Amino acid sequence: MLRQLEAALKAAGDPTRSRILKLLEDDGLCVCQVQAVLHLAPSTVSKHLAILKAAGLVDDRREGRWIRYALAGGEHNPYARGILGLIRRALKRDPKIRDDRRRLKEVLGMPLAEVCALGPAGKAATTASKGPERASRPGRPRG
Amino acid sequence: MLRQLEAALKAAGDPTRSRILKLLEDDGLCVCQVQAVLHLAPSTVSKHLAILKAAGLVDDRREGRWIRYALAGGEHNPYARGILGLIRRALKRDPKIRDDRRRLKEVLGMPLAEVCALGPAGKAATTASKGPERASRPGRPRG
DNA sequence: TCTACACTTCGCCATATGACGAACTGGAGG
DNA sequence: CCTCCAGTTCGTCATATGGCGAAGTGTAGA
Repeated sequence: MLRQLEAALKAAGDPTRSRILKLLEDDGLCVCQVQAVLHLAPSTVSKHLAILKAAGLVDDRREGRWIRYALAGGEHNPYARGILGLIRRALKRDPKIRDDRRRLKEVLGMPLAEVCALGPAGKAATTASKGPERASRPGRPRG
Repeated sequence: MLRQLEAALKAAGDPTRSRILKLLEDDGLCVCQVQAVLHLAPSTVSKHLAILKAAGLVDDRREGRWIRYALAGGEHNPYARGILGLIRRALKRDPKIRDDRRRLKEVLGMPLAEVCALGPAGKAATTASKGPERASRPGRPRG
């Protein structure tokens, strides 16, 4: 019990991970989308998501060749709902979170394949650069 | 904002500190009382309380020669109330927390001066050993 | 079966954290 | 002024954490 609470609070207590949780509020995202918003190495994002998953704050689900991460319903950790609720209510006006949200909008406007090709620093551009081509899959992985 | 949330979650996310927060639920305590319950060095307890204070989860107040720590009202950190509420609801059945509560009861039954003389390992005894003598101050620091 | 690629795991590094004992601080009381 | 002592601060240590790139895994598709 103490262990579960500790895991959940520690998971949410890292600034990168609370940013991720905020990104996931509206919709599930795959690793490369998170990566494109946060400008971090894929291994780093993957690790953070694994920590969030281990803490029961996030669920993952394979979807084609992507894996979609989404906020958990609280089945695996009794404290998840409380903490996620707290995070949801928090940081609404935080400048960094607002920036993330803006970048997320741009990312959601691009085809997934293109997002994944961006690399950790978002090299291609802030807005979509390759323009016309649409991925064979829908823009984002949805059930 | 992100910083405050991070501070509060990290402060509460350490198992020793969440134990301390649980100890403070009913009443304010001084360092040596916490020390007596947790069996930790005074410097360690002091540091943890300083972290909790910096995170806005705890207030301190000089009271005679002791300093009384108590849960904060949330004036210094907008996320304090939420997190403290979460902690309060949590861990009610946790065995370690129950143990702490039991030890706390014993400690509250002893005169403060005796508690402070116990040392980090609670050398004197589990129950009060010196018996009769009562401290000049009340058993615990109260307003 | 082979390639492509989204993601994970591993090894490494720099920094942060939690524990302790020793030394310091400052209020209470002689 | 001096002593006592609860509490803090400092220095040190072992371990945990967060970041990266390189290598490994497993699925989709040619």
